[in-house]
Amino acid sequence: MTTRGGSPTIVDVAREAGVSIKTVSRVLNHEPGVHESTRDQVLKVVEALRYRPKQSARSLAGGRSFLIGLLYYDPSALFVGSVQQGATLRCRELGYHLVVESLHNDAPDLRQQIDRMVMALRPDGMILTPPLCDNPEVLAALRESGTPCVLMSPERDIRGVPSVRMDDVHAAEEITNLLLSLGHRRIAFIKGPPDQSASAARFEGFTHALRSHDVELDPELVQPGAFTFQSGRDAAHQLLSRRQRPTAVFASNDDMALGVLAAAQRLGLSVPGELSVVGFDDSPTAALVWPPLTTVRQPVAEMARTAVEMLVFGHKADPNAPVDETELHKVLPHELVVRDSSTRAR
Amino acid sequence: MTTRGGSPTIVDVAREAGVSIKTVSRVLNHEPGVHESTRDQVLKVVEALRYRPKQSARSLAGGRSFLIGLLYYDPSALFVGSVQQGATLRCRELGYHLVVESLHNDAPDLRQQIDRMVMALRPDGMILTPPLCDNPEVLAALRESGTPCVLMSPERDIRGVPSVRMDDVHAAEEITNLLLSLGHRRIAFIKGPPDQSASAARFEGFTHALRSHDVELDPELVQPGAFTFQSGRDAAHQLLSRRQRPTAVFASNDDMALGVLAAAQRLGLSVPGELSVVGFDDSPTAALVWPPLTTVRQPVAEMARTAVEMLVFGHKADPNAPVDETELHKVLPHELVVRDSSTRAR
DNA sequence: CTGAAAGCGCTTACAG
DNA sequence: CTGAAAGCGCTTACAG
Repeated sequence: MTTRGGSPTIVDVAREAGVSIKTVSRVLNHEPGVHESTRDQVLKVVEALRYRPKQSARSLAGGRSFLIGLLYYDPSALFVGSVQQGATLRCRELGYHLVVESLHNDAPDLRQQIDRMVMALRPDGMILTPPLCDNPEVLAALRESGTPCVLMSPERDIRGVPSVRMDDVHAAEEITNLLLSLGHRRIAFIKGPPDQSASAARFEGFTHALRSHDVELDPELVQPGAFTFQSGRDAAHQLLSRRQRPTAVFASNDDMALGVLAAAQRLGLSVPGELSVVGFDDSPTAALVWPPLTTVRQPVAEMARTAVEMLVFGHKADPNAPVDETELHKVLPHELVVRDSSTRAR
Repeated sequence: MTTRGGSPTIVDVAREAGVSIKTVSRVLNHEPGVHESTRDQVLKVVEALRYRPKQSARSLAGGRSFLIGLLYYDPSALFVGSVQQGATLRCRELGYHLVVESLHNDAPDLRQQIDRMVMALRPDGMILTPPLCDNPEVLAALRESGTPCVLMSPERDIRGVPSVRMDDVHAAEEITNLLLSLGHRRIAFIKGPPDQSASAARFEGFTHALRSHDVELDPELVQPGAFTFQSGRDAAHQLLSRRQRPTAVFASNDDMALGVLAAAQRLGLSVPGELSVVGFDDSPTAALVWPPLTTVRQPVAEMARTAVEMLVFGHKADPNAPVDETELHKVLPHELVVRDSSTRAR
């Protein structure tokens, strides 16, 4: 026996391997300057004893917690689920762990809640999802505590603060181009809520595509929306009861596109026969409804993986090195998902 | 200044308050036997210095990590989202933090993944969601590591292992009773997949309700399903094309009920006019579709809160005290959510 | 390439 | 009711 009860410690490994604990520590942390035979011997003992360094001891001595925090607001959002999925997997690969905290964006004690978590856990980094990543109070609390952050799809980038996002403008342009290439000219657009920057970005992509194809935008075909099923259905009712109906609708997210589908069905309009419908997000239901929805897939899990990497590898070099702002704000490629809800205009 | 840079430690507080660090520790851990004036003085200094004990130090010295682990499999499941929401809030209230880990139920290195997390973090407890809570390998790994667990809605309870659930049989019985009280007699049932115990439980509640109302069960009205939209639609197509249609359908989860709604719409059957439809789960879309779905709400967040409490307060008394099995397996009250998809039979 | 010492910031016995 | 000492299990300088 190498230890009286309990799990093995670094001392057990050192004794068994006939080296000092410092050498064991070196091997475990992949530090250079250890003879290969020594390293092998240590690793063999580590394996035999099933030794794993204790996070609390490493953290206390080394100042790194191997913890990444994920702050989020809306628990029902699929976005958060995907973020978490990507982040938790990448963390595991890198020997980190993910601590999650659900906050209210407008809680009076938001500041305190963040402080408590940061002071107690000392996470090595924090991932912020919308709308928390756009909340000045949250950002200030984290900055003051010196906790590195990565913002996921923030409204706008902040100088010096790392972020990951996709290109909403481009994606919206692409999906509009798809409709245009299918011969659609009367294309309606259902906007998102004005307080989300994605709304404006997607609309910009839409208008840009129209313009570059010399298609004039009919203001009557642009409807406000709120990124909800309900608002999509309502907007569609407006659009589809016009004397001159659109041949296609671009709902700027999937929930609204599903609302459009429901409205069309209720009005007896066949999709895509009489109306093409496209969405944005590639929500799980987008593939399940009838007809399956043409949409844009956000690389959310990949964005989260990238966020973890930025936090883990971020400040490796000297902190006074000039930061490259382009390296700080990553844009990940999206994907056009073409399904049955879009077809050639007749 | 009480400290050269960095954040304040227990030593700073002790010095400032004119007591020993042991006394500060006592106050912070709500230990009895501290004079009120001393306590007040310490708390005042704690407040002034904005002192928060460091988790890694507490963990290393005290053997408690103040971390609760949440192991889950399906990231898209709304269930997990609600679990997390409830757990993270209750953890905060109790001074704990939630570490999440997404696992594959059939990963070859599942065992290792769990061991690594447990050995590194030493969480004070672990919450397991389906299907992981029914995986013998997972349970064995955790038992051997001595990590207390709470199972959320496991297939079946295990002696000595705490669990939280709702009463599926009862809930299914209640919602069937609702249909019966509305005058329905030809009630169809769409089952869940046989490998999930909830499937059998809900069917049992259904048949029990029929029997106690002396309504004979027509085997033709029972269809298999897979808890998916698709399977619900398919089953409904079968059921609704019979020469003698049912007047109501009980789909044993909401996703399938949505499929029934879609099938009815396609067949030109009005719901609830010509067909009542009820589901189970109260998924977010259940309230958004037309007509809004009558269903059963699982108290998922509450179940998670209870799970956290069981872990935090669980082993307070001496561990050799006789465990009360009834106390170990909690059943939380569900809620019948009556909306517009169910109405009187005509 | 390797190690002995000090220390991270708390809690756990143990005294008084 | 309060405190001095030891120790949890690692890593960080610092030597050699």
